[in-house]
Amino acid sequence: MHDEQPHIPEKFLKPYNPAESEESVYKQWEDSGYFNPDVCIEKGVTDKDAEYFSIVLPPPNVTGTLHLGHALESSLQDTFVRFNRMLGKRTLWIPGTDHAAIATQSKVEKELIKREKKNRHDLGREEFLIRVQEFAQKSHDTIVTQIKKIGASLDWSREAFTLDKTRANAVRTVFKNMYNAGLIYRGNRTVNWDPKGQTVISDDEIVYEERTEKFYYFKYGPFVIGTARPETKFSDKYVVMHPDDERYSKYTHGQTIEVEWINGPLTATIIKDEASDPDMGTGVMTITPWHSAVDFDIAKKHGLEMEQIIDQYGKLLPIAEEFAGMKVLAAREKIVEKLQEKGLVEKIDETYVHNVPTAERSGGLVEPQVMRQWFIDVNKPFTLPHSEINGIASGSETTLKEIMHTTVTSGQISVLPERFEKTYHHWINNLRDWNISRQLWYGHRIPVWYKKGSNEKEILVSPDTLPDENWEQDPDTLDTWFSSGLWTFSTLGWPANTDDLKAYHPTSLMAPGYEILFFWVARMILMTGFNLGTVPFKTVYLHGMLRAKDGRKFSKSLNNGVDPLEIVEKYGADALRFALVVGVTPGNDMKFDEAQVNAYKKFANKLWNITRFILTETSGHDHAAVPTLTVRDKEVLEALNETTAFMTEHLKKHRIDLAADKIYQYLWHEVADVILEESKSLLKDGSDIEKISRQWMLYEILTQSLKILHPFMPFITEEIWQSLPHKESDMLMIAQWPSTK
RNA sequence: GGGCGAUUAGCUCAGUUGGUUAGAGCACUGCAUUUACACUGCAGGUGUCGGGGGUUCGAAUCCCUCAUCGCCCACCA
Repeated sequence: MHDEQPHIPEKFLKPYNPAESEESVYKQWEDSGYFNPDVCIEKGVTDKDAEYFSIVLPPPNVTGTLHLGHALESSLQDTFVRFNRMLGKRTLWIPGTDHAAIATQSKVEKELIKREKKNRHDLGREEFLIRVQEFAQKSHDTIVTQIKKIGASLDWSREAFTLDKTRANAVRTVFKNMYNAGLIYRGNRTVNWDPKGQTVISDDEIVYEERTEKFYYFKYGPFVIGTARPETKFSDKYVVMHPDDERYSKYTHGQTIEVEWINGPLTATIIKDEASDPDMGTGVMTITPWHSAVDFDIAKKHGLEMEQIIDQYGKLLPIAEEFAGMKVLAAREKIVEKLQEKGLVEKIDETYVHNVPTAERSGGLVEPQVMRQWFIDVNKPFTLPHSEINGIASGSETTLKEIMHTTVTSGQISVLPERFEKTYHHWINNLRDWNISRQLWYGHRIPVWYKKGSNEKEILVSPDTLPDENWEQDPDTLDTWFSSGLWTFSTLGWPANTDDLKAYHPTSLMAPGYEILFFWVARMILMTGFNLGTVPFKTVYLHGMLRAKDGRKFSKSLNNGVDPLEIVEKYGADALRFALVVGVTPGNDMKFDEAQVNAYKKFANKLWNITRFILTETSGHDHAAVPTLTVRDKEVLEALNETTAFMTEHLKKHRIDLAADKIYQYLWHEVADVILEESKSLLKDGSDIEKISRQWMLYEILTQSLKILHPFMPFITEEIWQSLPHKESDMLMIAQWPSTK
């Protein structure tokens, strides 16, 4: 008899349980090989001449585990990737991790001190590196597991690591090319020395900390000078004033005067220079070229002497006489005491608020030092032999700064949101030569060898390994951003001219957080411009930061971190993805609220039950035969297509949040609340024509909705898809995005 | 010191080029129902759209100004 319950898969009779299906669904995807575009072409899923869509995953640091911010980033990218794959594009998303030299090394060092009370020197370079690699491997494995849990459709067969062999080759090749072009040089310049981490760091690795300190005014001969750092002042023997400052017109440039100073009398020389601001304090300053970049420039300009006052451990050198060997801050008070005794203190401002430079990773107080380090010259003109950059012709002369500016101003790279272009250009304008050497052990060793006994005069720059025993490699390593700057093309096999490189570069989209615009995005543009004469990506989507519900940052010290896996377990990956993506707009921070995730878990269940209803009501119907649709069903079809069109449009415009909200509204409040409700009576009491029309329509709604929801909620949609009696493909992930004419 | 962003319902946020009675989710209140779905349905309500001024037939939207919060940049000796 026909009164029996129609047969639908049993799982639909109970609520949707993500834990039961997510793992097996991901495994099916992986086993299918469809994450790899080559497989898609091979199996006829993708046309080999199809337009490409490529993303390289911003490589997470191998410093531990991923947090919710990474989940946001993965969800965001995966949604775009799945959308484009369904559009029929040759779609490649490359996974990888970053060795993150300084971050990883300092993490391991801290652990080492804590657990074994040893520092890296106790272990020695070789042993220490083994420890770091072990740690990195463990982090890597955790990270990969986490990324898979989110459902990211990455092509794992192409996985890369910034410190693996292929990437090392790319790094050395770039170094050599830039060295030969004269852009990489070794020189004595003011650098940021971190006495705690015992390495130099770049300007971008400095975090300014606001502190209230004392500001001192000292009598210096006939002048009064101000300083917050008396401990640097021992050998200040140049007095600088503006040439047009009438107060000091009686002094002439080069004139010497005798002054009584910290450790006795001193011959000071008058320097007239525009660098001195007449409106600042007394308009007179003394300079400490060794420990200040500005002072260094003045000294260089006038050919003045420079002396080091503070050593690499932050202690005063013998030049400080009785204060020698003292730590900087301890010496400060004592020096002021002495000056007070000598009657040289004019006044002390007790509440001077200023920004103190500290090292991002170690927290050490950064001391400017003149040191011999490796740099990339960002202003030096060079010839770009081959250029695909709009506005820079092949064979023409350009600079790295120009490349960074032009690629963005020409629109070849579009930045989302656009407002970040302004800060980007501003940063470039103020950019100084990039200090790329680090006194760290973990990282790419600088590919430079010095001939033993040659006093470092004979240099060999080579992408290969050690030539012979007569040569010694530079002990330093490269800034971690040097290798990540190559990421879009090193992951594709460069410097070899691989098929991948030809097929997928420039990449289509890059989706990092805005906080690494300078660190990374700008460096990728620089590196790609120089090495390939093109751009690394066409669009940069800068997502905002994910914050805790109270608006504060997620951080270790606040102990308010949320483990993405816990959330996945509790609500399912789809719910988490949806919650993250529905609130994300380019450049704006968002707050994470677990209640939202729960709401989307309910949404997943709603879909589950919509499916149950539709499968029950359409049991046995043949979807291939399109019936004559009723007027009402034509309307319903129209609304479905409108929804699809809206989503297509907004996904193309990167308004993922609006697209997500749309499908939510549609499925819940239109399909479930209206269409399903009216179907109940219609399917019971309607005419055969009405019934057949509606059955066809319901099934159509289900299949099309699954498709357009799939990029957002890949697991449940795939799970349902595979239970459908009629479907165009075995897997939803390779089904065709519905077209709406 | 320079720059940027935010300010819309109790909370989290949409609101596309200025155009009807300003929208969602969560939370809340009332009612209903054993139903495709209790991970449910229906109903309900609150907004001087941060303040002030201006442009306009019309402003949450454009301009000016102020305020609060947040972020980024910077070599005040």
